[in-house]
Amino acid sequence: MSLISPVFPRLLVPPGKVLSSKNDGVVDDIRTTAIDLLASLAGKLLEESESSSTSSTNAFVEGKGNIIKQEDVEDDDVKPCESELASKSPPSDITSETPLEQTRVSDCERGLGLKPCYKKEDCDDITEETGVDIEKREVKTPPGTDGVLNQSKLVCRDDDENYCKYNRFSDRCRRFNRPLTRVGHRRMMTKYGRAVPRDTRTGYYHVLFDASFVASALFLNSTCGYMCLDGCLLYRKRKLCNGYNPWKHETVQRKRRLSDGGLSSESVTNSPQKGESVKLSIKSFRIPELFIEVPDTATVGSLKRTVMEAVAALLGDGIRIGVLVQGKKIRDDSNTLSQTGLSCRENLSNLGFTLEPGHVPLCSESHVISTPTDSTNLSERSLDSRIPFHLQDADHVISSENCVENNQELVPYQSDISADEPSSDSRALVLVSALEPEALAIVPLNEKSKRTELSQRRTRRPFSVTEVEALVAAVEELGTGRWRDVKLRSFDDASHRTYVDLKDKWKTLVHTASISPQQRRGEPVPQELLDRVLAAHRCWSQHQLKQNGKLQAAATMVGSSM
DNA sequence: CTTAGGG
DNA sequence: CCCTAAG
Repeated sequence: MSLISPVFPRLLVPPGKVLSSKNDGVVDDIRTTAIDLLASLAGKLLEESESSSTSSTNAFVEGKGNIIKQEDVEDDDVKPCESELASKSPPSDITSETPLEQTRVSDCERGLGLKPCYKKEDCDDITEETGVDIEKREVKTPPGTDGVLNQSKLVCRDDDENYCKYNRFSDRCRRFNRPLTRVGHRRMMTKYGRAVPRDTRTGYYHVLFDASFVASALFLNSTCGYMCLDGCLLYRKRKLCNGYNPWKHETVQRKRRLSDGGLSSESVTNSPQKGESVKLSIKSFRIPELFIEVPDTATVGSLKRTVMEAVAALLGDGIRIGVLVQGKKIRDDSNTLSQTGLSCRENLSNLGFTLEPGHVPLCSESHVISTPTDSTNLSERSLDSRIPFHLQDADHVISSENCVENNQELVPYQSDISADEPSSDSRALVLVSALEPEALAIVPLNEKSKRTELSQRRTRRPFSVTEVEALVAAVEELGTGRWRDVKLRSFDDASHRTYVDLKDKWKTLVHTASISPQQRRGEPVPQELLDRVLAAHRCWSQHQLKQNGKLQAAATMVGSSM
């Protein structure tokens, strides 16, 4: 048995010793063996990285201080209803156009059946808005989903590439500085906008840590289980807890995806005892992604250390092995394999394994991960880390890939896992259903990550119904020309949705709503929503016309009077 | 940086 | 989603 990875030293264990083939001992053996190896590895890594892992500064704290200091009053987003409150010290930048705004608001909101709100809410803790809120349309979260809609704000902890660069920051600030208003937040964004680009393609050193740990290769049957563990979460949470300072490294420049290295395996034949021996091979462990931040001035050596720390943090928290049969997790360790239905080849093809966080990070910070999902999307489940227990279920499932024929080399799946389809997007703590074997089928060898070289196009992420709902609600209120505001209002926490994305989505929504249902593709959007889309679209475009007309009229007036 | 619009 | 022009 060997452990090989591009990053880690090769660990070899005499094949004969590794696993006994007692039916009821196989799983345990796999577990202990793997864990032992990984544990020793972790120990080594921790040891090696000890000296370099304590260098975090408190720049983050400093950053926070700045933010607080700068939290002076700043007029911010002007919402329709706000302009209706002209008497109440209207935001400066809207003052001059208040009449227009009023008209616009009234028209459109009437058209949309939205009532302006005249009362000032105590928004201290409820919303980070500017304190005046129009009555918000209740946004319902589909039953059974974990999508969180906070007011009309979509709280999206959907893990994504931006999480580390943006959400983490805002998370902390928000949690610890509750009173921070959106103003402060905006400041933060502004302040750090450059240092921490929101665009996924230019943000962080994004190390796709495809280190393929070849954990073991046993038995003849060649049933391959891919083990995936979300290292990212552990890493992040840990760092968060430890006061890791993401802002220490400010000049993050480029995202790098390091693809996995080699992969190999060795076969081990076991002497059967009574019953039939179970033979399977676990091809690799995969850590989907680790997010790492380093300044572009960092040395290669420090990059290495950073990666090391990340891995150490990941492994240092301990790992457990889960066993899946036909996609269902087998929790009862006492049953024999045959009792579990694993005795013949066919059965084994249904076997899979998972790497799971060994223990829950101490960090109690809530909602590090909560993914708004649609109830129909089985491939995603959100987890509420407030209930740490859930972490155990947050394992990355892997597919029980059946490499059917003996020791056949793993099929290089179109495994650009992070490539195109959402189902193949390996995200932190997003559980990929084992029913979708190819979902996380990892790429062994040859499959050089295409994305490494080709364009770094972002992975496609279809909007969920929940998101569409939030978008529609926001546009109803804000109109179709204020995407930045829409973003801030309803997708502030969904860092992977840029305002351009929202604008584009709206564009397609309008189109979708305009075509016949038969021509629509993808996850169906409730007709009710599409109706609202059209209504809002009409309303706001009409308003735009009016406004233009008025402006023109005003312009001619001015012109003629001169 | 934001918007708007074509690709 | 991407890219770009324009403000």
